[in-house]
Amino acid sequence: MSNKQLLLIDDDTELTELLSQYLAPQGYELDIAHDGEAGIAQATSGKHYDLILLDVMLPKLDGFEVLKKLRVTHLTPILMLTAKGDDLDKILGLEMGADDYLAKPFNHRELSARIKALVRRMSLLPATSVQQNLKLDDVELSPASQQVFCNGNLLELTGTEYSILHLLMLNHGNLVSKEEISEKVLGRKLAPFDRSIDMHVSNLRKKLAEFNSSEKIKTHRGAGYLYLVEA
Amino acid sequence: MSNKQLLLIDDDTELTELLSQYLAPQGYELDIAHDGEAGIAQATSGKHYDLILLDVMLPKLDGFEVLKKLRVTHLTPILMLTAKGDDLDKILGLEMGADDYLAKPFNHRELSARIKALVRRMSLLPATSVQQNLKLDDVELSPASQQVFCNGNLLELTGTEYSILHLLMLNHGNLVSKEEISEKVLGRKLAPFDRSIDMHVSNLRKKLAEFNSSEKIKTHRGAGYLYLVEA
DNA sequence: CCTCTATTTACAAAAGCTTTACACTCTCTT
DNA sequence: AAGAGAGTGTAAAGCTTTTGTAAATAGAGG
Repeated sequence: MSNKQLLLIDDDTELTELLSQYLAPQGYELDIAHDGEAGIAQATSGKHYDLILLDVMLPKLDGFEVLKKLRVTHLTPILMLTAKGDDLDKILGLEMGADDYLAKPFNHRELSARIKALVRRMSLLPATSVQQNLKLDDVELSPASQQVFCNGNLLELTGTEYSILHLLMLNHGNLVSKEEISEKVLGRKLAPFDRSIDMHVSNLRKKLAEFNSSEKIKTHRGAGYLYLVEA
Repeated sequence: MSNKQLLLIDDDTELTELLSQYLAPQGYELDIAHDGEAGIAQATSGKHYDLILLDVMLPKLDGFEVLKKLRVTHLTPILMLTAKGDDLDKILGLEMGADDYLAKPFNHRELSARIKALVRRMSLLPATSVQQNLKLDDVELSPASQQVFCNGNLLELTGTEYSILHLLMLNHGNLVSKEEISEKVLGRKLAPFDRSIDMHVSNLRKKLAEFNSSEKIKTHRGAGYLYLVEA
């Protein structure tokens, strides 16, 4: 699995630099915002963050304000950092929706351990499959399970066959060149005399034909393949 | 919402008494164990706990030992308490799987805020991931007691087998890659030529097959495993 | 030392991808 | 209109990678 994405919102450039270097080798990628507004902008930019590290003392918008605004729309775990060791601050932050609270100056290893604990806990969430099924006429393809159904029958496709069908169905009504198929599905440039794609398409047609009368994949000689949809 | 169930493992009767009275009006029901062994017994009794408060200094079995044992089988959030304010202790506890760590003497309101934050965060996870039983066709998995029944027969699964089955069942109908299994269940990146997962799946299938005719775990060559549910 | 698990090793088997071979088709050329 | 040449369909063979699983090994816990 890929690295964990963190967002650090803190105006202390020395600290952000330090943490960035400290956390990188542990498998974290750190984005940095130096004030509250920039922090919110980044957090709501659409990029997914596994965890947000939020300083309390911030220019423009303080940490509590940022926390309050973010919590309206985002459930990303938030670990707050503060210069003050004030208990009331901690309590307030946690009550307002922060997941953890660490007072500066902190032991780097403790921060790292707390980040790890939070990310670990969150990773228990089942991988949300936001991908929805792709259905054209009587063929339905499910990216989540990598299964394809034709008139309700499960097709036993290989990985490559599935990928080619997926690509063609995504581009239904449009011509897809062999070059494109080769690069996107097989991950290599199409070489002269390479017949692999032809073979996969042939097998795919054979399997589709078991449960389907009409020919879905049309050949455009010298150009590529086309997935047909009924008018 | 009904009251939250907490388990407090601490030998200081004065403190347990005090906390019990302090937390009750806030909607928490507190069970108490006064030593490590009793704590484990209670935690694994089958009763569901939303959170476990665990002291480090304990008779019979210290807090770290209890943590280690519980984490083999249970994902219940654990907040550790310690008399020592030692950073290393905190780090160790968090690395070993605790979710939070608070040094004694603590501000009661901070404890309450941290409990609240953890419970709040856990309630965002799908209930099935840590508490509710998960039943798919003739296989039923109980997270609280760590048991799996197949057509009413108890399966003798190892911890790892249980975790893999749990992960697959949580994601039933979705492909789960070996990388994900390795990271979530074994806690390490999948190395090339690592056959551990294959072995666990193989054993799991063998045990499931004892009481079950249909194959539940389908291999998607080069992609991962898929837990099947009947249409 | 014994037991229970997890991991590694080793090898067989299976599955999938590519290549080969040849028939066929389309298009362009003469 | 026939022939040449390139592109395509597909069966079959060959090769590689991945998987299943038994057995050996390593390790933790008692």
